[in-house]
Amino acid sequence: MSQPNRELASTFTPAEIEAPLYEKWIAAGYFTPDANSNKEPFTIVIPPPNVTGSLHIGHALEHTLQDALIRMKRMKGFETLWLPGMDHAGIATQNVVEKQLTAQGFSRHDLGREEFVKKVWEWKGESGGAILEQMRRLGDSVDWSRERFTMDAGLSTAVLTIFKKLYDAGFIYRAERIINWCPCCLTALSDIEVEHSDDEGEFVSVRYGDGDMSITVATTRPETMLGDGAVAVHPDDPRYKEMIGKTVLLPLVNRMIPIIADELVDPDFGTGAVKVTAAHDPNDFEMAIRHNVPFIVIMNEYGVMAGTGTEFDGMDRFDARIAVVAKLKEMGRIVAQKRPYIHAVGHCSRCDTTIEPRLSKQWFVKVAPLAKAAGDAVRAGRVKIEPEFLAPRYFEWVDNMHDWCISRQLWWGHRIPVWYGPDDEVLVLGPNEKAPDGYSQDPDVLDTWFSSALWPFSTLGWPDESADLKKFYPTSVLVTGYDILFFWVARMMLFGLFAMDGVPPFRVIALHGLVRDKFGKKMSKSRSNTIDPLEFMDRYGADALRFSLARGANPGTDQTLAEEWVGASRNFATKLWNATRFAMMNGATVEGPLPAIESLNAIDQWILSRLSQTIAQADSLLESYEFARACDLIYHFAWDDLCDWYLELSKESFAKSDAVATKRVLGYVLDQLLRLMHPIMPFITETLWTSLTGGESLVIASWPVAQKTHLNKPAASLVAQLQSVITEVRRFRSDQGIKTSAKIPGRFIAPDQLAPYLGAMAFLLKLESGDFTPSAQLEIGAVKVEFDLVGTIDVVAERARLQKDLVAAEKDLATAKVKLSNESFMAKAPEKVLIEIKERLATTTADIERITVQLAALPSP
RNA sequence: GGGUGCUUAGCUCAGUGGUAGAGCGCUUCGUUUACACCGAAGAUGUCGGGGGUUCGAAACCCUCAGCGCCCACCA
Repeated sequence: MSQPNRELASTFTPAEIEAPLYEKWIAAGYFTPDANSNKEPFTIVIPPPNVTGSLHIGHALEHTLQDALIRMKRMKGFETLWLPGMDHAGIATQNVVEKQLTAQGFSRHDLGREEFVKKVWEWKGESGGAILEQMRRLGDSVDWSRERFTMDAGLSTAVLTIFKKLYDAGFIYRAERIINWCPCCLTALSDIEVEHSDDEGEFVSVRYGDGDMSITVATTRPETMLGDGAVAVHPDDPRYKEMIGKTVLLPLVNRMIPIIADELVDPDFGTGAVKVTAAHDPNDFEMAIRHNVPFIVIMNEYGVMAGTGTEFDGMDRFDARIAVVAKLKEMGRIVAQKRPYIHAVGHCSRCDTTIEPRLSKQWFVKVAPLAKAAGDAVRAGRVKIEPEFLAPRYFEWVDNMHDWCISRQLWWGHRIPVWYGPDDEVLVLGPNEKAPDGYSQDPDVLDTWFSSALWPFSTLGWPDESADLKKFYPTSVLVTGYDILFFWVARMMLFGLFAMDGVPPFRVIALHGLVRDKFGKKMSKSRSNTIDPLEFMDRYGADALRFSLARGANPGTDQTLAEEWVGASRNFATKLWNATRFAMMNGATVEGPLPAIESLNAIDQWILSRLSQTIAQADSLLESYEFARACDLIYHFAWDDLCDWYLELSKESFAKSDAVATKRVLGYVLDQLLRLMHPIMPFITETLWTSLTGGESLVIASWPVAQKTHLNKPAASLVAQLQSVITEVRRFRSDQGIKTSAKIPGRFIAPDQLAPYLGAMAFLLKLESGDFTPSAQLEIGAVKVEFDLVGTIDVVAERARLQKDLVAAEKDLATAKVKLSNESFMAKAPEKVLIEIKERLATTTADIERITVQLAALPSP
């Protein structure tokens, strides 16, 4: 603390302080973690930012909360580390780059795989750099020099290692399966990449066979009948019992197909008879396996009919649907048509194309055993989900997870490390292994979540036993939105537990909600209600945005955000700026020891007491991820207690005496408060704090500590008394239409203990002492205030006011009396409540008496 | 269909058993040398409906009604 009390600009301009500060922090190396330090580690994983090249409001929220925790922990003496990354393999990235290519007039197929991947890298360099800049503006304290891309050597090694490990343990297998296929993206999609919506369709009932040997099936996808291998009914369905095991004619293709019995069929749905298209429907696939029904593929990868040997070959699947129905109609085989028929249809979450179930050879992860471990880790309390009410969602998913299809027919991503020999040998390669001549690698790449799941340890150097890994794994807390619980969080759990010998990747999963617009609507581009965090930072400053986001962040709950909110936060920052400037102008200092508590006046004692309460509560709230409540608490302490009361009550001291003790106390309170706020509003607090204290940086300052010895009830109740007198007198002045600035003669008649503070009150209330004959008076508790109002007072206003108070007091009295005369209450209510009610009875009785006297004393109208 | 959450002041939300809270907005007054991005004073609620438990319910239980999110193979 060398050069305190440097000057502050008279106006607060966020833009002027924010940019230079970030440079300062980076240059000083505050954010660089040291794996060899003996401090306790605190580690946070950063989810990969989105791929569009600009900071999304959701990431701004996430980053603010994470950074607040990191900054707090650093101040508490932890060795802190983010695990940053720009990973996003997969289709989203590929799509963005492809779009650019299309705009330039060529496709990725012209380029070839290698050139295309190069293009993606170029693009990621640019967009990644842009995002990085934007995050820095937000004030995050990430050491981005540690950032690693999924595709770089370190992570490739991790991917190869885990794949082989899983394969050798029997957790990865290849199988023919019905998968979700997007005929537009030409790729397989995992279950979670498919979005279901209720769409309009047609429910057609078609008669198969003729005469006695006919059966009517109902379907929403008539075109798939070309690939039917059977008709299924429920084994106990009396309508069809006789027909089971016989065959019927499949129209259009004129093939005889068997009628089979399977429990899966719901006899009450449709006609109770289902066509079985083994290669194009997941349910049918399962039945087909049980009953040996052939898999007949009738569509190619583009969703075009192919290989049926009918006139429909070459038609798009939707055209074929219409054509098939038309033809069947012609043949008189349509028994019923229900239209529109609303039913759930799967769509590609990227391009919205209707999903086509498709028979395909894919790689899978057998998740059941892994997911069991992931669920157990939470059940056993080794990993905590905050807030707890979101845990059922996690279990719901982890306990019912389907096997995970991990192969993707993309070019951008980790190539599946499987090689096929000339005679269909299958070889899985680990790091530094080479396939023999004549082997070729699987063309598919891995699902993006496969590599993302490795984040908590691959970024630390795994599979090497690095110093980082030893020190910083498992990570302390994962802060992320609940929407990504299934995509990312659960998968990190799966792989973390597996790869790290049962040690889960994080100790706590702290979930926040989504950011919505001010009407509570989910933000989306089509609604054009998206909020651009950059614009808000331009207009109001990064601190204001951070404070707004943190203040709205109740655990696991969505928050709304609107420009007014951010504006209000900026106002708060300005308030803080001005308060600190005022304090410094009046000589607030951090030099020398804090005076002994007993030597301080009650006002100083009170603010120290409130400060310690605030620190204790805010600290524990931040430690439990209750950002909103912590912010609220700090906000009210700073604005209400410090600015509105303490500074106002201290003005008289500053004006009339040298107020040495108060200057020191004020310096102390601001110093501590700025430390407390630094995690949420790093820029302004840094500027104010360095000016006030001359310290090097809040980033490396210590965290404020609540002082138990500062807690002071008598001082608190004395100040509460002062506050109620001041408020009452102000109210009286206001009701009487006396200007705030007007000085009026007035004096207090008060108990001795208030004597030292009457001057401060008079100063605040603009009361002038002197000889006068009182023309009006107020009684507030034990304090009497006499005024000389030149001219008459507004009796009507005052009477109305007193009447109102009287009514309220009488009501309170009645409530208290009812309770006290209730025998059950007296018998069963706890002592504490009893005393409280009795006190209330006493005070309201006194109030009524006092008000009645005052009313009587008023001149009659 | 399964899971889960929400319903409190005009708006957005806190509040988990003891006299209903905050921010913004609103009304009135005010440029008193920190701050008009401000200050002072003020108004505003059958706490979604209905039952129950309790001396006492916004809070706990049941039920109904709306809204939302996630998951899901209904042909």
